[in-house]
Amino acid sequence: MEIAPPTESRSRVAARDVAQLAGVSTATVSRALNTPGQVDPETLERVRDAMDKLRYVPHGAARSLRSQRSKMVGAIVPSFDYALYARTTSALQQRLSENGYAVVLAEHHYQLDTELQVARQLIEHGVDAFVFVGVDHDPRLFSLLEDYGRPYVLTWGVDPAGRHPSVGFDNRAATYDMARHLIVQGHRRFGLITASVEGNDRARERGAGIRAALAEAGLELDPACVQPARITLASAQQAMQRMLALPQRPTAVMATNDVLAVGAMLACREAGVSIPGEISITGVDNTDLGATQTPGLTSVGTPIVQIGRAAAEQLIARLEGKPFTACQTLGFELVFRGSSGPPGIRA
Amino acid sequence: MEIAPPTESRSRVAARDVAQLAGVSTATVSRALNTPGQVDPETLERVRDAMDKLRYVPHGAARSLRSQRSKMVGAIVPSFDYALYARTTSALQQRLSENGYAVVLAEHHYQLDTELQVARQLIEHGVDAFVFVGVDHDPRLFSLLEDYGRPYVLTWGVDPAGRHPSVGFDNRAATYDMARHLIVQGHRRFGLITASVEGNDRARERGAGIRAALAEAGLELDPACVQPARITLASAQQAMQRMLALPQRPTAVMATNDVLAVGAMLACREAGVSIPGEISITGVDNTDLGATQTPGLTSVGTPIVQIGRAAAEQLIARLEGKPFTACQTLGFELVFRGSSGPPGIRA
DNA sequence: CTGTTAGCGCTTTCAT
DNA sequence: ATGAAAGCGCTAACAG
Repeated sequence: MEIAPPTESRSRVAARDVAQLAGVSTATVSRALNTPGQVDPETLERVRDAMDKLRYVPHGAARSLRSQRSKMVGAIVPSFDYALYARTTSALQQRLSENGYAVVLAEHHYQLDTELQVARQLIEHGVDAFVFVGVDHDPRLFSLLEDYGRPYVLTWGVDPAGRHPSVGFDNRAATYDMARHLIVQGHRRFGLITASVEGNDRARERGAGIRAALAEAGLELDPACVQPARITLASAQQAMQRMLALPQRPTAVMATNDVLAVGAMLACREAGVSIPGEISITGVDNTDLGATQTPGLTSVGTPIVQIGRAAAEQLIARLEGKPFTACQTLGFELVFRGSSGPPGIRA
Repeated sequence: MEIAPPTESRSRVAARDVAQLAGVSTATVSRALNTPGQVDPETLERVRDAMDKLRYVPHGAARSLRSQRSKMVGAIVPSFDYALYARTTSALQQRLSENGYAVVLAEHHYQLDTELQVARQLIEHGVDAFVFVGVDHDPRLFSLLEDYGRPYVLTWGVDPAGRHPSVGFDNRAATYDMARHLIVQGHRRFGLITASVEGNDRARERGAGIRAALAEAGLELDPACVQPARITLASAQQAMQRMLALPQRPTAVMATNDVLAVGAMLACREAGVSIPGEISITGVDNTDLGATQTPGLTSVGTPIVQIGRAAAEQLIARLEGKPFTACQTLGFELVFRGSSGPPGIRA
């Protein structure tokens, strides 16, 4: 008769089994895992051997229940279809994973009420903390987080009042700077292709930046030259088609992100409108999608990866009770390519 | 003196509190949540009122511990930088979320041993089931899943032996068909830009499809015309530069995915090589990145979203003990655009 | 239809 | 440095 191998037992191997094999109590097994410094080196080795032999994997739910922390962080993003948030989440995930945290992912598809509901689901699933995109949220979201004592970081923007921890950049300044540049180049008539601003502070701020720069130069954005679009190439393409049908076309069209800008480029290409000869086009985010167009898309490079990393670091620090900077403002940079230039060089 | 509002209690509201307020036992609270049909309608309403009033959110860890299911599914993908997996995961997440499941996300960056380690982490975090990308995995991964009784689905490929549940399409056939098409168009000298095939069955199968079609036509792939690249534009661009430096350039360059193909286009653009005049280029996945290039990239449209949906549906069915189809083979389609054409039309 | 009771696997005092 | 024992919040058996 052999000693029963772990494979024959029908139930999961638990700390009890490890303890038995190592000839210690479950308390010691727990300590070996969580505070190995408090365990005699020899004992520790015995326990570790037993763990390996039994291929012990601790039971997270039991640990969470007892210790009140799950080592899971919820990331709620608008959508993964736009590559941006996927890349930020990737950076976030990497940093968190290195520290033993898992990322629970959810999307809200630009519906703030869905976001609230989804956050509730994730609390139920036990996440310790949250990462959200943007500063616009349902007030009930913040009460929920408060009630359940869940730390969170807002990303991709900076909370103007500084009431919420945030990691992002100044979306308004980004487009302001770009618009300034175009104005200096001589553009006077502007168009804007924008994502719906409802619950989307990034789009709102980016639009505001453009308007601010124009106002400063004594210019205005003709309402007919402001075309809303969903964040898809097709929708932006249609928006641009409407703009091209205008009696007086703008000479510069700014989009609130690269997908919209590329959609606009498609419409121009199709209509035989030369870029930048007849119309300059700019985006935001400096994605590969824009950079590889012909001509390359002028855009604002945003700190896509840094946001994810910084958010992860802040949450880790907070969850471990270490000091942290609640509001971080990162930089951006204008990236000029062939899609923009001085107006009126009708090629 | 008022009755203490929920806000003043320092600890989380639990089923006990709801039970007390509704004048029932915690068992009834649990039933109201999980099997409302077994509860008297009047009682049910009282319980639900109490839940709303106290804004009760059940404690997932406690539930998992007791019921042995966490309603979490782990999704382990190679990387989120390539938009593909983000979109599949998005579809997966949506379907799972509708059914009360949360998605725990992880990346392995094309390292099979990292994948194993990460899977262990997720088991520890308590996920009920897994979604993996591809059919190549560390054998120990499968033992681990077996040991812990975790169902899983492989995606983006079909397990040739049918030993593992999978949802995908025939990667080899996809490039085989495309290569056939190019051969029929008159191409004889081919180039291949491929991702590392180590642990990447998609790349391997896609390469095999091309070789098979060539062999069938009595052609061969010159080793000098096979250029490996990491899945980034820059790396593919370099690979194409090497190919362009060859004494005898291929007339058709196939890439194992769209990112690599677009990188190749960049190199051609830079070198003043006309597409498709001097060289035809094709990709796989039919992404926006490829579709929006000038000329548009000829590619193979893969069932990106359907894979995610089908994987979610299979896992839900399995976890709920319903019947399911273990191996699903989805379709693909060739999408022809301006980047490919008959050889030798030196523009 | 509802309450009582036991216990999921772990961590954490409190002893020693 | 280690063990004994309690209990995190919930669900599942069993009674009634």
